[in-house]
Amino acid sequence: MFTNCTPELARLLPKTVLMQSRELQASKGTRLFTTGEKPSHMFFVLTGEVVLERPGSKGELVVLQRVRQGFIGEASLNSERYHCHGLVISASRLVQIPAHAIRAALETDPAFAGRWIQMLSQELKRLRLQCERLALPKLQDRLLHLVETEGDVGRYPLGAGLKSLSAQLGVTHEALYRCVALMEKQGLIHRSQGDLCFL
Amino acid sequence: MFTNCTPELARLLPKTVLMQSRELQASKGTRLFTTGEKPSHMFFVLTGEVVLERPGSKGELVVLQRVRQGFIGEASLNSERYHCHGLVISASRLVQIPAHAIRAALETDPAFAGRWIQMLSQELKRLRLQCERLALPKLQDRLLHLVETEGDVGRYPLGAGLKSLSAQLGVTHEALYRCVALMEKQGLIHRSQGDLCFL
DNA sequence: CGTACTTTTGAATCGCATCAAATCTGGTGG
DNA sequence: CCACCAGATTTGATGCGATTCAAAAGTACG
Repeated sequence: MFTNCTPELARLLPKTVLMQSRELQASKGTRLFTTGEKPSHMFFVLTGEVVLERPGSKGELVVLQRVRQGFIGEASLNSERYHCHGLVISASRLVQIPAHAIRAALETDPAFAGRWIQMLSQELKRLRLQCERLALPKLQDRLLHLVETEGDVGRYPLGAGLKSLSAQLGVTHEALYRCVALMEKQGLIHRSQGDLCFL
Repeated sequence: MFTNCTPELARLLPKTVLMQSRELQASKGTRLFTTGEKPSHMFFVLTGEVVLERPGSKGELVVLQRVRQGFIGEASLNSERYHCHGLVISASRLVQIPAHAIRAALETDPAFAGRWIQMLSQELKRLRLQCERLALPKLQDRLLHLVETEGDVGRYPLGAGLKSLSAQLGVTHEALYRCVALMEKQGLIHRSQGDLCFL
């Protein structure tokens, strides 16, 4: 059992599950899980940054999901094997939850199952928006779309830097640096304390 | 109640829900639902093709999801309002299921809730792959990725034509036509009876 | 038969990928 | 505390691939 939990997680998980969970610290570079492994634990990110990545056809890594707060790889709860890696890219506080505890609770606690469905549905909508974003032809439009849909009143936290963001936006980091620099010169945005601020 | 059902749907839904559902035919151009509406029914596509689309910033429509078989807009089951349109783009057979029937069954039937979670999880993984695909810089790689991940032994059904596919791949239809034409000339693929066949 | 839409090809332009290199940064060990 | 190193950031030059605008041909449907 662990003590310091976010309200979100406490509202989502039943007590029986929380009691079997534990908090852990992970430093940058830690592999939470690897392709091919059987999912034994689910991970909830409290602070920091974790990515889900998959080796592309030429060995390069593609970022599938980027989480600063929330579950990572939750779709693999009932999977036989992970189809991607879970990598910590900036020092993070995590909650580690036994997968079997969640599966057991889902079968016996209908209210929890409902909340889990709710969470998956939200993630689905977020991903549909991400697809919409990636379909935009110009990078500047993708950035604006990102802030409209995921930002907080015109602010978007950069987390582990622009480089990890560039993968999520489907462009090279050079292109993103240039795009941000141009938009700053045009007075459309500015950066302050690790946030992108739009005006 | 309706009669002709796919095994998939019969396995997923409890009898009580199936009894409240009905089959319907929808012709091309039919709006199943519209942005802002409260979701009263869920739709399962038996045959044909339905897309989920959202009006972009300049009024153009972006395709969020394309379904030839399966649920459309299932993430909105518990939403207050749709955040996108459901449009039939080629004559389809659908099953219309009252949303309240599904919600009620999810609360009382844990096994059904488990199957619903399984379905959402699968959709999540599919969408993550779609994001990965859209992040590929070249259209040809996106096409190959599409067949690797969604195709059936090197065959991918085009359904309502290349145009609706181009939106899903995040390119203009001209680009897709040219890419396909080039790959046919190179002997990489060929088209037969509405399928893309890779060699 | 006409109308609307898809498919197809062409030409010009533009944005991003790519390769290269320099600078900055945080963190490590001496 | 400082030298050093790995990785992130930034800028430059060049080429390719997709967008854009345009127009023609094919196709489905009333």
